[in-house]
Amino acid sequence: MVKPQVERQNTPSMEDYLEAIAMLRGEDKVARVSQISQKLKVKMPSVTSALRKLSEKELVLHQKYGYVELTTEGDKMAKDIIRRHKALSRFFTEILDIERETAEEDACKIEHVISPLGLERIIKFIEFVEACPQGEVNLPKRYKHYLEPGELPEDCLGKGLRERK
Amino acid sequence: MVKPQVERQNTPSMEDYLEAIAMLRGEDKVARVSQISQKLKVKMPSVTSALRKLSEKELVLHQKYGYVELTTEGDKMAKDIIRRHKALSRFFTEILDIERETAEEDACKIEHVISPLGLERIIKFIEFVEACPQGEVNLPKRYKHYLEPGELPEDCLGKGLRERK
DNA sequence: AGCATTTGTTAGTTACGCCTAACAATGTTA
DNA sequence: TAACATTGTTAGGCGTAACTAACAAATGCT
Repeated sequence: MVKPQVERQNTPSMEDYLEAIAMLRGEDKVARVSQISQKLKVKMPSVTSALRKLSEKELVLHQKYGYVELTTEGDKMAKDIIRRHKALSRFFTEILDIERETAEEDACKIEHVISPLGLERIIKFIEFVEACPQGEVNLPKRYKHYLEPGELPEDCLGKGLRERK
Repeated sequence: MVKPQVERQNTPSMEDYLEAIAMLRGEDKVARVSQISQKLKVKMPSVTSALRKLSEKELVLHQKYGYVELTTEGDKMAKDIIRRHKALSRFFTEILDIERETAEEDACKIEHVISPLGLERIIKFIEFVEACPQGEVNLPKRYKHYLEPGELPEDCLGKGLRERK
């Protein structure tokens, strides 16, 4: 992998752990090693060692054989990761019309590497598209029409690509 | 990092090397270890060891102290990576209005992790937006207007988000 | 309470991908 | 062509992050 020019404070892996813990704390009540292991499809020893690192960074609280809590700092980070994830996932499903599962997978990977600006612009873009349908039929629907029957909408004033049937 | 459910044939790092070699072969005439090293901001020994791996996989031809060639297979892969890169880079610059450098960085990272479907949909989306301006002012310009003065275009029929000044 | 199952930990291994230091080949030029 | 600079390689090390095997604690059941 190419060396990041600005050292990331947390690796994608660590972010996945934080995210998983936060999500479990939402769904169930407590996060346990076994749960995290299942959610991330990783064996338990991997979780134990990740938790040790996150503890050292004061992002989680975890004592042996106990359950896992996020510190204030860890929770803040987790919330941000989830925010990124949700934005990307919405973009893929709502704008690009990709089915949930693939959208989730892509979001899961991209959330760790996209720049803050890239993310903000995607959020703004969703906002914009939803706020501004531009005609009776909104952009996602029009785009879907382009994907599906493969035709441009009639009220489309564009030149170029007209010949593509 | 989360274990990929389907084992990727090449790692992001290997893809970066293939991409760099193909790009050098375009720009200059021959790809040398030093050039690859510079382009990827990695020391030369890292390049040597990467080339060994790529040679084993029959993706590059490289004999000691010689320059580097792509095999037919390697070239095919490289071309696909570059295709992904270009699509993403266009999306970030032309649709999301992100400056070249950040767009390139994001493209560089995302190209390795996005799903084939995600990529195709982004390509289609660019196509669609360019083919279908929807009004005198095309979508990117309208979006930019939303970003810049922070206002929705006048001809926007949307509800919601109206109150955001 | 006692034993079994589940859950979690430690220890040790592997692979990747970068690094530095040292050495070797190549190329340049006096 | 001999000396020097550049380029490339090997060897060895480090951090991350996964894994298995073996052991230990906690839980659950009778």
